[in-house]
Amino acid sequence: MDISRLKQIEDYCYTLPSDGKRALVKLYGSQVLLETMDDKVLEQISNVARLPGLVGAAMTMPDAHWGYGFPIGGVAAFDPELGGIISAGGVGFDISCGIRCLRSNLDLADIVPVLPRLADELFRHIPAGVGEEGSLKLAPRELDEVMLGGAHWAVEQGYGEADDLPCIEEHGTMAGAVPGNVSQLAKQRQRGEMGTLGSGNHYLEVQVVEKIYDAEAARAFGLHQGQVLVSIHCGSRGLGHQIGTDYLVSLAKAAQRLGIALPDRELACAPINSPEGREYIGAMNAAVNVALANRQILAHLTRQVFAHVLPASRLDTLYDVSHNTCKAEKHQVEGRERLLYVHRKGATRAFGPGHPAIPEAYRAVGQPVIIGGSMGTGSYVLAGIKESETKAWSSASHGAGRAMSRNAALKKWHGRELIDELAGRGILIRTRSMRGAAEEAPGAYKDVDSVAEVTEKAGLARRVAFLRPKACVKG
DNA sequence: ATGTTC
Repeated sequence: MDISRLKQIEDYCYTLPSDGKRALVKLYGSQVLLETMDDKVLEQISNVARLPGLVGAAMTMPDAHWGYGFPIGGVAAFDPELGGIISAGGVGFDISCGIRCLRSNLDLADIVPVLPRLADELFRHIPAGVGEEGSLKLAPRELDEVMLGGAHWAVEQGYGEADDLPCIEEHGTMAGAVPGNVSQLAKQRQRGEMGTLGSGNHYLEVQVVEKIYDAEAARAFGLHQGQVLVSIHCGSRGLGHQIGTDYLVSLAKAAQRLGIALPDRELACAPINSPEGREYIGAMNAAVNVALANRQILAHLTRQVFAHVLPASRLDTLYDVSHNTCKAEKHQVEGRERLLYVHRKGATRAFGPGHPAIPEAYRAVGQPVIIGGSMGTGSYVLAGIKESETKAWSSASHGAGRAMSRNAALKKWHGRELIDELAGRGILIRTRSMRGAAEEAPGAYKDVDSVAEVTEKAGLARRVAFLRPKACVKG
């Protein structure tokens, strides 16, 4: 990106001032991250700033990259009372894609002797890959229950523990889901896909806490150096994708009917207070619950594998965060509390200390924020901070963020060589897809260390721990 | 992300 058009307003924040046709655009990042960022990010977030009812600035996080309509790493809040809109492209096709992080009672030395077997067993028992189905086959009525109950439904069915629920965003169940707004095709696609990882950048990773940045927050999160963690990155699979596809059409028609000028047809949207907008929100919330249930089932499968390979192990939920959502939240705007619909696409909610939505055990230090790194590099646990509320509606980065397209990565790397090289560095990858491995080459992503550092320096969240991968199941 | 090209 050519940053000469931008004006630096803070150490790690640049703006494209309004031209009268759109609201303010704010890009959080370092000079290096922004210079290497795709031009499309600026174009896309400028388009978002032209949508009706936007409050404050349209923003991008330090890990932003080109997405469908909205950039991935985009944050934008809309006020329904000002004609504010909801956009399927602002949520993302993988609705409620997110990360479940489990902390164990094991240290690195406990897993080293069994690591290859652990990786093999996880690969065998965690369904992963395109179209891969799990052992569950749900009848339509059962799927309706999943869409209403989320992780609660999964716990009731015997997947995982009730203790997991307080440490899941929305305590495991998203309110406002309307299964009737979800098409038969979306439901049909999901029937066999509960408890599956999916493909692309989704993964299940065994990690070790390598560095602690903030001792107090680490203590509150139950983290210590050398500790083994498991992170599960996945979303709402075929159902979420089909809802995105279905509502793109319906929202585009609504925009046309209501005369909303779309700077890009990929920004199809409708007012929050319109029949189409409301209908999408009901369907989206149903997909959020499917994702929460999916990660709950996968956590259960992970525990079963650990219990088999390492019988003395225990895995507790540290936190479960979504990074593809639009949520109705109360925020202070010019001294007045307003209900805003905050789109976070490839961005994590990051409430600061004291927020009532944070689990009690963590409330004093802030919401756990998880930045999932690329295959083989590393991930970060951060904590939400007060400052982020005024800067970015309490949002932070979600991952390393792609630096290169999948096609470009395919030309540059070979899956087999990459996996062998990682194995040489003590990181075991298990996947059915060599093509997928090449697309996910660590070199195709931004430097996750800079993303985490800049996220902290920009005042979006503060670093708590760095996690080094040891074994990874890829879709 | 995705029954990997509407």
